[in-house]
Amino acid sequence: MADKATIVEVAEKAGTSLSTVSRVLSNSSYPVSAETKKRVLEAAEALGYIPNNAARSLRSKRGMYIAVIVPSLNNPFYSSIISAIEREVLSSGYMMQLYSSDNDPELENRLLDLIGSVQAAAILISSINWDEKLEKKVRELGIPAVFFDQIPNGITGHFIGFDFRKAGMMAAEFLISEGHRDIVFGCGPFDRESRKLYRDGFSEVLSSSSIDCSGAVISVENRKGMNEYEMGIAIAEAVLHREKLPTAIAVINDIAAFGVMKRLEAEGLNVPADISVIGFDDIPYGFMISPSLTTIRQPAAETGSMAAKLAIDLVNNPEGEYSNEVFQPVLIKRESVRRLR
Amino acid sequence: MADKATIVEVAEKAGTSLSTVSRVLSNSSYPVSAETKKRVLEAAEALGYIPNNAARSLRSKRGMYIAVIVPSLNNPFYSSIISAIEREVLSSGYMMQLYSSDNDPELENRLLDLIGSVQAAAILISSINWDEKLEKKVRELGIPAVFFDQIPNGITGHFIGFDFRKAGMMAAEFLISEGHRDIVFGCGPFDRESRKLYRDGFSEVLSSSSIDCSGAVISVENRKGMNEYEMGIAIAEAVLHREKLPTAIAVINDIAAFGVMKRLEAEGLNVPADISVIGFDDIPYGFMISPSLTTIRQPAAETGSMAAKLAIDLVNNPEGEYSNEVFQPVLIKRESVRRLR
DNA sequence: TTGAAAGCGCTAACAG
DNA sequence: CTGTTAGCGCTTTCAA
Repeated sequence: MADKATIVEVAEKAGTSLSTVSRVLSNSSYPVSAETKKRVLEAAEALGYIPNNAARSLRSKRGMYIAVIVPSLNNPFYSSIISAIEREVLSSGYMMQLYSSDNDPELENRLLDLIGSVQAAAILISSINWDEKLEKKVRELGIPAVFFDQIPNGITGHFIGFDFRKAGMMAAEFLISEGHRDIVFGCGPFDRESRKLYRDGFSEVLSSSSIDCSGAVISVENRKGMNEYEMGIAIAEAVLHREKLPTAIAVINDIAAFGVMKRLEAEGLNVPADISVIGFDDIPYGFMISPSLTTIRQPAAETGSMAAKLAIDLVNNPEGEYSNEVFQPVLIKRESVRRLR
Repeated sequence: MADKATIVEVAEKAGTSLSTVSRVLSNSSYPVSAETKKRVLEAAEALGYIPNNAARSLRSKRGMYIAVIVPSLNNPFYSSIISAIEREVLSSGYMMQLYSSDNDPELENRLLDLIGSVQAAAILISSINWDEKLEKKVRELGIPAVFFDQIPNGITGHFIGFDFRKAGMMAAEFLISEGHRDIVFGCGPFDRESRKLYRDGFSEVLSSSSIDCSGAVISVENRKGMNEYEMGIAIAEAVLHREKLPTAIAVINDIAAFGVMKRLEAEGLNVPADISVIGFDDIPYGFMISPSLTTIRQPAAETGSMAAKLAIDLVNNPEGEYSNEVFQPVLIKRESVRRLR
């Protein structure tokens, strides 16, 4: 086919000037007579005109991309977030660029450079490695940033967060209300604020219920390349090594909870008859497995769309106070926790 | 901070010309003396220079984006593919733009326009709606396209596919070899080539084993907004309505298989003691559930990286024959299928 | 309401 | 090996 049509050809065909065409085609608020507008639109249609986004961005110094960085693309929790972000981004006329960081600070740094080079309109990021260095980097990029999911301690910036502490409290309270006294919280390394907060909430409730906290927190180390499921296996094994089994385990996320259940079962233990398990996140697979997983819901879709909305607001209105929203946990009762006695 | 540095400033600081700077910074193969190169690199570093991708693309008429369209972002099968694509794309210096189509032809059409406007270097697409109209559209975009996963019938183009027919045969053969004679294939509407192929392979094996095929294929209709899991529920219900239960069900995908198992179980049936289930795809959750899911593996990660590699090759070498690769199914034996007698 | 003209930052001839 | 120059396609003053 012939070379792609540009506004020059559209202008010729419509019998008007470049500027007018640009004003029509870029939906500028600039006044153009209805009749001219119609001619331009028709000409564009007839030529199969497609705007050149690079030229637009270059000239207007305003990219149409929203960049998103998540730790993993394979975690359904992030899939839900990404899906919600995509919907929001697209409906606002932007496009989504997606990156996964594996929580690797060096990769995050490189990705930020990459994102800077495309003059993204905004950046959405979930990172556990946030520090002054990365913060400075983002600031230098001059691109509005919104943090979500993981909220680094002492962060100054826009963020869409979650009350992790409350989630930990809720898990502990529920287990206690179901008659459990010998409870364990199983987790990976406390290398991120969210886990510390959950643990603190969990421990606090145990303490204030006069339950012995010693040994109530199990933190398995993150062996190279270990995924969430394997982390769950490791947690279960740590639990199995104790002289006396707890009656319930709260696990840091649903996938790890799957690992815990699988490993327990391999040991001949029945969930929830012999031991109860409560997860965290509420991924869709939680109700597909048997027994279905009792868990604490963290609203992924809501987080994603809220973060995207905020980011898009920021594009048009970069000044102003830092805004933030903190979602509250919701207890999802299913089958993996049993009422004692 | 000051405005972002451009190559003009870098050139000044390095005491050389624009072109030289460009040649160094764009990794051109053009010869530049080692010493000059070093000066340029240092100047760029010192100024925190970040290339402007829009200007690059505009001038070189060559975008650095690889656009990807998948039906859904929430299906772990596609998550695996996307993850593999991202890795490949990034390591080749490109960036990934991700879109989900929900298999909606109109949306696909709009997305293609969007992708055309960014002069993407290549486009990767999984679509069940491929026809002359969309084919023409992609061709007009002038962007190399690679199809993956779903292979529309009679497609002419590059594609990374899968032997769905063989998968259906493999499922049937395995079930038969385990002593099953009363077998059902549960599926959604036959609105895509892949499902028809699986069914044909499945039926063929049944026929040639002199097994009664009548009623061996159950196709539930796709009620508005129904997801894979719900489709599985519907399949199970259709099976339960029969006067006599089959001894095994082959399901069109793993998530639907989860739905089938859940619904069967709700009826007091035990998998695999009372009835066997074999899935298709091999998503990671298959081995996390109980009983773990016997399934036919479709290599998601391999498909993704192969498709991405092909696309990137195409960018540098757009001419030449249409290339295609067809992956073979692999049987993954786990616990959900029982040997009869 | 319309048009002419000036570049956005960069790469790719072309000339030295 | 290095530098000069001409735009890529578009938006945006500025002037009419």
